[in-house]
Amino acid sequence: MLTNAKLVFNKNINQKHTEAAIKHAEYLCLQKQQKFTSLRRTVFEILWEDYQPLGAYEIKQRLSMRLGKKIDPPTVYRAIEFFVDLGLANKIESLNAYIGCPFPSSQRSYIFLICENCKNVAEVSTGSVDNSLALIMEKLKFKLRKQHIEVKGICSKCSP
Amino acid sequence: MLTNAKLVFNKNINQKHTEAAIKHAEYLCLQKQQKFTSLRRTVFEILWEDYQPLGAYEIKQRLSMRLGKKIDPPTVYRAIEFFVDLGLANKIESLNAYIGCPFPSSQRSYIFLICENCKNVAEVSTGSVDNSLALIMEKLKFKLRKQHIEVKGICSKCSP
DNA sequence: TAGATAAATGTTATATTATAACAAAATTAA
DNA sequence: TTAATTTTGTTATAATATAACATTTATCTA
Repeated sequence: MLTNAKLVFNKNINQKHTEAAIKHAEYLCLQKQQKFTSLRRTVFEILWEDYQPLGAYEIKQRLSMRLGKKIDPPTVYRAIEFFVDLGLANKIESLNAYIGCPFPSSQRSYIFLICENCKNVAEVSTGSVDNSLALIMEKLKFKLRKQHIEVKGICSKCSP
Repeated sequence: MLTNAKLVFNKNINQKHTEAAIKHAEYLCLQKQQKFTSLRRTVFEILWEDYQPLGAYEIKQRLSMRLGKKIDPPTVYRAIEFFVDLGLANKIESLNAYIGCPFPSSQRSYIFLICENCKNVAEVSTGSVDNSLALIMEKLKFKLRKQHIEVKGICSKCSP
């Protein structure tokens, strides 16, 4: 969990972050009277293990490996939904993929930067875009519940 | 086509807009040496006929009705891809749906406002969010190619 | 214009993503 | 410790999307 960071690359995520994320998830579940079951914990660990967007069926496969048994799609989708609802994971719509949320307690929203070359995804938490959006929503009297901002292009490492 | 408008609701789209959009599509195709074939024209008309996001299979069904014959998925997906590539249509990722682009010649990008109550989608073209985003991209040396901004909530008509 | 080339469309099959519906097990409450 | 609730298991299938190849149509070139 990276409460202060504004930018998150998967390269910078390590075991410590994962452990902190799990701790935070446990805490949040306690607080919201939700159960951080063994199955959910395993899915959560998978979401963080290399901190890249994973498709549901990729998660399914990894879960199956870890537990040594066949896992069916609903099992995976239910766990994902659980975390997305709690704000502990996000769906990247344009990839049909899921990723752990590195700023779970932030009020800010996220921008996903998707590199079309190396396929890496970075996540930015920013106030300025949020403010611009909020202003527009206010003008239009649109009650914002959730926003998805995904940008595609070439990351700094892939462009000379 | 609404070159100056900043906000587009489906209610405000009428036959004239559709005709203008078709004219513009014809022109752009000519310019880019692409063919605005009969099939593509029909798909384009469908995308504009009630100016709401349509799933590929909904388009398939309408196309089938219009042409009085069975249409297979690739036919639809190819036409959609053609228009998306030309910037004449957009995919709304969080809905797996497609919609005609009302600002085809604008350099700006679009924000889709999706009402979770009435399911209507409005489209906003705005500079301020773009500028904020551009600033962030510059800082991160990320070469932006395409952005998807989709917000979900309750529109003004649905909230008292 | 005839034949060659390229582009668009048709067709079949299948991959990928996601959910509905109901059963069994585990947890929590009464 | 039974009843109620929640979670997980299971089966089946829905919804979205693409690969691969065949045919047709349009365009180019000799």
